[in-house]
Amino acid sequence: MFGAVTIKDIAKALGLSTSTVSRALNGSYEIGAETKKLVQEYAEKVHYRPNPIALSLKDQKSHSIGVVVAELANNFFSQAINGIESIAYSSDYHVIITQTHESHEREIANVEHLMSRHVDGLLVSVASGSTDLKHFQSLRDRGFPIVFFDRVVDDIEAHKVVTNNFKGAFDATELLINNGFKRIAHIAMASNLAISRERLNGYKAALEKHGLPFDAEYVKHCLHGGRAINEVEEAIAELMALAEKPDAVFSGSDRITIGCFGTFKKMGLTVPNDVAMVGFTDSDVTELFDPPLTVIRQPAFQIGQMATEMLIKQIRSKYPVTEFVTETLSTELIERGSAKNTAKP
Amino acid sequence: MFGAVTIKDIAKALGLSTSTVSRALNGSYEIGAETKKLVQEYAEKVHYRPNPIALSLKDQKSHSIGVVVAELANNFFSQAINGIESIAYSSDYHVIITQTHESHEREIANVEHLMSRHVDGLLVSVASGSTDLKHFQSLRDRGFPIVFFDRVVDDIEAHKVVTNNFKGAFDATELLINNGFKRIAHIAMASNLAISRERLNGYKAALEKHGLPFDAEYVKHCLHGGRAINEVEEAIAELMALAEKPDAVFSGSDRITIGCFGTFKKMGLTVPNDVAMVGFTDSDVTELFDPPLTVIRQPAFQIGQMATEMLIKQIRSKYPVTEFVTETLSTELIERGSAKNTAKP
DNA sequence: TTGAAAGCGCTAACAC
DNA sequence: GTGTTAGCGCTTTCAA
Repeated sequence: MFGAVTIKDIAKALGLSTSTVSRALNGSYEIGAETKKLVQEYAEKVHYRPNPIALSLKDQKSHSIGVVVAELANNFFSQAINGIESIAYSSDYHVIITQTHESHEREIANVEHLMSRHVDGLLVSVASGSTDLKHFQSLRDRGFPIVFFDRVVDDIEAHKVVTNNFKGAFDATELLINNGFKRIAHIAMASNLAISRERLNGYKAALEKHGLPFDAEYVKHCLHGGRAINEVEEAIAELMALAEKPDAVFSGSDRITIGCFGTFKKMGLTVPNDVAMVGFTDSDVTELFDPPLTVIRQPAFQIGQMATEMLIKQIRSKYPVTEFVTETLSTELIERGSAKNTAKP
Repeated sequence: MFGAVTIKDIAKALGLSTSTVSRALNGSYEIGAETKKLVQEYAEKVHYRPNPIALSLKDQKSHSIGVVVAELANNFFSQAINGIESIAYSSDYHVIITQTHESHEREIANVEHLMSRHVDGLLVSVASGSTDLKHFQSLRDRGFPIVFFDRVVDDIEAHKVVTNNFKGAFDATELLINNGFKRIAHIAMASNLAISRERLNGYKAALEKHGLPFDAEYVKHCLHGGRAINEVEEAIAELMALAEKPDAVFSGSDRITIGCFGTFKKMGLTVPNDVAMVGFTDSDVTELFDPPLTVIRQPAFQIGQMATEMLIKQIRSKYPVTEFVTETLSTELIERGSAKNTAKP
């Protein structure tokens, strides 16, 4: 192709057979020391690189892993992929990324496409609308390596890597409680996402632990995750119309948080004096808010790394894997300015 | 591998030779209509998919393209890659992404790695520190397909896709001028980036066109692109300490913009009443600011798409390409609230 | 210690 | 119209 040296070229140049060259290059012990040295030095000199395609064909491994996510533009996923790349790269796998855009049909098509490319394994965060999981199940049944991350499914036996959403939400809520806030609202993402439910449960648990009542009126869901600013604005309007206005808000995503900041400002409310805030975050722009946002940070990068490590281990395993683990990665509470209690120090 | 049906399996099952099956599948005209139909239906039935690895080995094409960018976590690049993926996917190429983290050494290593994977072409946005470009030049000399995007290099003959940074900055500045602002500051990214210089030139040109003096004191550079909030804070402090305070700021990046917003708030300045703002943006969070930011939007997605289209065309070209084009994509001016002139309507 | 040859999946030049 | 064969780059029995 573009100046690629093959084993054959080396063999010809050195007057050896291709098999001898191959063995020398792979350090086989049954090769004369001089021959070996000769070959290796020559290979080095001409910059020989084994053709990965030929290797793939030979041993029926493509050395690539397929990734199925909702949206590359989503910060969580782009960071997770960052982590995936970092491990894959150093393990000499390459990564084929596909996006579902939350469509079940595209999910199936993507898996099909990845399989036709003979990927050695799959890293999957299921589309939010996917209930029928036959396409994954049949692969798992045949022992095909899959690791699910972030948005996982209960019904399939496989390795999984998730965020501890429950504890993250618990921590966020408890921090607010410990800082003296009593009427804590929660503005969450769509309720059909498991991660939303887990966070809601964490929120409830913290209230309960501290003897605060749970009030359904304090919980608002944004169907579009705050993508439409009105969603958030309306949620806050409703909250602030309550007889007992909340004195703090725990937000379920960056978009919601940003919406909250905008709306508060519009209403003339300052953070944290009038309303304190803690957010669940995928990114780091919230650090630059004013006041800097106190957040629960998702370890997106690490999730990607860990999922990839588990997958590659499974791919390389000599024996079929039968024990499956679910790794739960902790969120990190980062205290900045937005959850301070300025009234009661 | 995992249930993959080969041409051989089909041949055996149907009592034909592999070549007949191959031809039938490829719709060769010199095959009996019945045989062809028989084969195609059977292939369909058993869900036959050609092995892309075998094809690659055969025709010396990997059907993959290599991408070299600074940082996946950078919004501009993740959106550009989104565009790259969208075209590559539908053209049946897959994409191998590598990151330089702005290191020249890693750039060389990545190119080397991609070449050893036999990618059919390269999509490159050069690392900010790269001055020595031998690794690209020698590939180009051998006619290897490369398309540069965003951060391009003048010295190498190749297709290129860039943003019209000059015009974007010109538009931003002119909008502020047209809205009645007279003392327009520019807070820019590191001055060693070509894109910074182009934007600065656009800014100057707009001032000149409208007969406003250029004042070097109104231009501040942030070496770290606003990554450290102090950078921006200090820049603004200096600007606001001037005898003639600026009445508007044109910001060179999202991070800088966010820093500006925070700093203004801290100083008790409101946007746009005290200072108007226009930003250069890669993302859409700025829409949710308060006030929503008026921006020059970079067509990151389209840049990725166009670069990929050009690359694939070049890869598929029967003849060596000798005419090279530089596509310049326009930015989009999106007026929202931050550049309104509340004093003079 | 080294070489010859087969085979991974597929295509294409060359038979017949 | 269909089969045979060689070959893409590499590894690995099997012989020598």
